[in-house]
Amino acid sequence: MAYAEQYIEKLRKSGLRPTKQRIKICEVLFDAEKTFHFTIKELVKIIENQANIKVSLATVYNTVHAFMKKGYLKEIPLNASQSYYDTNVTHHHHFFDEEENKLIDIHQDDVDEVNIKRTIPGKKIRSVEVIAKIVSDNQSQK
Amino acid sequence: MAYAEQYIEKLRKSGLRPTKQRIKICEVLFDAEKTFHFTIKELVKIIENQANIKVSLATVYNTVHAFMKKGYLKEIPLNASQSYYDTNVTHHHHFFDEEENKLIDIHQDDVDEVNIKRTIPGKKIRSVEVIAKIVSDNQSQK
DNA sequence: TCAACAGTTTAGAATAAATATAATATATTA
DNA sequence: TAATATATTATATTTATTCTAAACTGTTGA
Repeated sequence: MAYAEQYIEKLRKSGLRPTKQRIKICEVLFDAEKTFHFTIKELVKIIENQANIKVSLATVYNTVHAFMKKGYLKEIPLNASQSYYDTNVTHHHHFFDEEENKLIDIHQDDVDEVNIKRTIPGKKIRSVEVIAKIVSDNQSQK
Repeated sequence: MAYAEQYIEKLRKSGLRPTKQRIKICEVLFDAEKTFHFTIKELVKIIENQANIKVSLATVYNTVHAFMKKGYLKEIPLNASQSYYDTNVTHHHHFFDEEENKLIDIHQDDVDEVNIKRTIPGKKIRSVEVIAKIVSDNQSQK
């Protein structure tokens, strides 16, 4: 199956018609060999550099949100001024480098399963995310 | 030691002079029997209702940030439109109820220690936070 | 007592992310 | 292809947060 067809399917499943702009967004997000982290602003910049088509902010926001809702993208819980998204939707965790403002994946196997002994009546856990904030370790320099 | 003196000490240690406004903020944040979660907007509203003194948004932001820097408050990593803060600075975790937009503390003892096997050269872990998102469990109704 | 000053408070302006709007353009369908 | 339903876009709006500059407070030292 050609890439374009995969994208059209992803879009349709997300309740979106496949348009030039949306397919371009798919190319950037899902073509990559590796998964990656991005902000809306970064995504728009990548598209601008790669493509000969123009995509407005609104379209990018709408498309990203539709993919999130469908589970093709994940939002990473961070207290940043802008939202960070992840094309890796498998269960995994993150380091956040506070000095370089960069996210690093932590594979699920690298974290023992997080076992929460407490429950809330009438509620179930939908997701468990671990954020480990990291900084330079100057002690290790000596 | 009277409460006011504790607050004055907290303020001085945070590099702030004890002023009427700042002491009022301390009263709201640190007088409570229990620790609690709040947004800046909520904090301002509480002060408005309780106090006969006026406190501007800027003063609240500045004071909260100074307390954060000193470790008297913690920011909770959430992708919300506004920042959530916690007066409980002990090591603990959170449920986030996505339907009611409410935070619930999870005591450290209720989570087995999160053991991250991966390391990043030259970096050390400063904090590890677990956010468990919860939703209604309709299955349990039957 | 007062002048000088360092730090505060405040209202309002500025910034920036995210969302809404409404006119125009495009895709789908029958 | 015509009719319709949905998308795209530029622009305006909203909202949290930060910045600014002027007025204020309290302390110190002559």
